[in-house]
Amino acid sequence: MLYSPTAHVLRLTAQSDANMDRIIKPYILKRTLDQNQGPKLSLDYAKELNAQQYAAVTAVDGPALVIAGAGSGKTRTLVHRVAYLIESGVDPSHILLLTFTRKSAEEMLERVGALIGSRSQRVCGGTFHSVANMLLRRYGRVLGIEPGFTIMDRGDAEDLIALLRVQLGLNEKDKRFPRKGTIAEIYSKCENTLRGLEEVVLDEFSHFADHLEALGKLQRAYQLAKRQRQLLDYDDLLVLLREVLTKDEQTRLTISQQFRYILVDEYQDTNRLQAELIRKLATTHDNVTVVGDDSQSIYAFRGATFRNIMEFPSWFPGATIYKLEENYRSTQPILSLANEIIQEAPEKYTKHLFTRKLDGPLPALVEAAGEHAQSRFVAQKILELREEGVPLNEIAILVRSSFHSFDLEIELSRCGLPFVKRGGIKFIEAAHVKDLLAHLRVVVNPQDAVSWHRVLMLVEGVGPKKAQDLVAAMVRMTNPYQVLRSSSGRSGKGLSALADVLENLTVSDDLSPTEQVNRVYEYYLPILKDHHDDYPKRIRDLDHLHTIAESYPGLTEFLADLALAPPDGSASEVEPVGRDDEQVVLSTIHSAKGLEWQCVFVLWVVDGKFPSVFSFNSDEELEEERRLMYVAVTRAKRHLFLTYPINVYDKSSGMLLSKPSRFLDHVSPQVFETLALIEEGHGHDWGRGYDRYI
DNA sequence: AGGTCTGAATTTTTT
DNA sequence: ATTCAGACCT
Repeated sequence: MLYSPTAHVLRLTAQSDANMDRIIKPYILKRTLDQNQGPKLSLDYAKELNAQQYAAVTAVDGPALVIAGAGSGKTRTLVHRVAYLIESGVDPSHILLLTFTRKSAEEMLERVGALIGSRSQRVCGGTFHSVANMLLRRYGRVLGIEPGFTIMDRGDAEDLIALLRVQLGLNEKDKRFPRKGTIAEIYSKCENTLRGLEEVVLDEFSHFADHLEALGKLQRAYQLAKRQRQLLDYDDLLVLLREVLTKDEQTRLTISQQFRYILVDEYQDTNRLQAELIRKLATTHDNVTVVGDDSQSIYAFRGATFRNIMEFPSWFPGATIYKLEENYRSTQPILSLANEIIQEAPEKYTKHLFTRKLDGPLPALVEAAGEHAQSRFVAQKILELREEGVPLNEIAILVRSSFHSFDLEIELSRCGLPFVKRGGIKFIEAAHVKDLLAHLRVVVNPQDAVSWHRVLMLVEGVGPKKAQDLVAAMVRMTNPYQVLRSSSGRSGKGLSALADVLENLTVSDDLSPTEQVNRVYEYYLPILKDHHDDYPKRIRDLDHLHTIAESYPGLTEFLADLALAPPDGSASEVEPVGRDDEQVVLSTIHSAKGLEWQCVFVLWVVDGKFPSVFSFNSDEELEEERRLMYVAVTRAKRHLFLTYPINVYDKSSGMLLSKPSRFLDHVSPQVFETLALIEEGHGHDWGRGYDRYI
């Protein structure tokens, strides 16, 4: 049927990397047209999938591009393809599944497991960063990278940059120098978009063009400091893996032979660097299946480009393109709006989503007199929906930026509506969590200057200068603890106490991570109480950390995992998930990617907020905002409310915002209905908030 | 000289 | 809420 009679290679096994010298002869079995004579399939793929999905799942070897519209069963297709490959005789350990988050990799593999059983466990799945981490620990030696290297998260990278900036004396200039966060952003952009510093600065940070020279100097210092200390930031994981694949022919072949089938999810959100990695990983076979939706590319700020998905066919000549256009999520009225919004985009793979769910309420565009009126509308409507039987966890409120929901959060609490917030401050980024982890890190990697600095600054009487001197001395010595003890002055006592704790952890390496967390915790607790008035809440976070540590055999694994896959949930809401775990979801649109709800509210659909004024200058950024709107709208299954407050003064631009998002300008009027909010009676007291609207 | 404290200025989205 | 510079204290 959909088979082409291309030869299909059955793998005669190659278990591990130890086999690289052994000669493995492929024996080619011709693929037959009759499925009955092929490998025994336990699943009836044709029945479980629609025709488009089936074609993509059973695609033969070679590059394939699957354009999967929103809600078209993208994950389902990917999961079935993995299952299909395994059932066709591909060794699971030869399959590499790259996803956007580690969580989605886990979920997918779990679903594969549900289809075909435990064989799925040997599939290698994860994010680009986690796979790079794994490969570098094994093959990094060819570049002088020890397997015990430390991964720096964004915060660590910023701290190191700040440190070097002071050392180079760059902060005493009269002109304003970019802050550490901005500098890290610039450097990251360079790596991820494969552009030089000058190009990036002139292009996107032209107001800092004066500092180009200084930024270059600092960048070189940063690179050097990382290499010397065995520190890798997120970008290094990818950059260095590429270097391994480029410089070491043998390793490239070994790895490419290891992963003979590569599947990539969310391809529209990959950057140039990642595209190159895939190109190199697949050098020996071109068995690459990428899945994505160019209309949902929303990570350009992080260096991603939807050009990757547009240009895939030229990177992998002969690629077959499959399109999934049947939407299983939303009703037709919602899809009609979504289709009209994206229709205006100048560049895209043309596709037209359709659904069999023809009936449903029209999406509503709601004008509110101000931010608070908007909040009251949402809260009131949610109460109504709950009355109608919509469970709270089927309701989501999406915003462009996380602070857009501040006012609403207050209103929801006031109405007694429970909610969870996704995509705020991460657990792992909380200062106290980082403090505790820093202690563990110096134990694993005594070269880790950034963590040392953090640890030392917590000791009473130690400031930037002393910390720096100590770190410099410790890196030279074989026994860092000796340095701490021999330090004189006011901080002497604190430093030797620190040395005692850390040395204990180092010497007795048979301790479990849990026990090690415990010891540091005891030492750190007084410091925590001293620094933060709200320490009881923070203690709960540390307990959480303690629990996480239980599932790890060693510190190295624990720390690496934590840097790459931060547990979600913000620091403070540790709450034992209310009586019934029904909670409204409050989320940024970015962290709502791939999710769906019965009912979705999109807040601040006002021109100037969404699209934000920052994007007005460039067409590219505006188009990104449009796609973001498309993503937001297509999260809804049945109910959709777009709300916009009017007469809002925007400080940053000095504009009065009063018009709905420009993305709705060309949408036909019959596609949505318009609601105007009217106060019950003549109530001026908005604070009360139980007035009626129509 | 170096550490600590205060006050002023700045905020999109995040693996 | 966080970062950074400058004043003030040891």
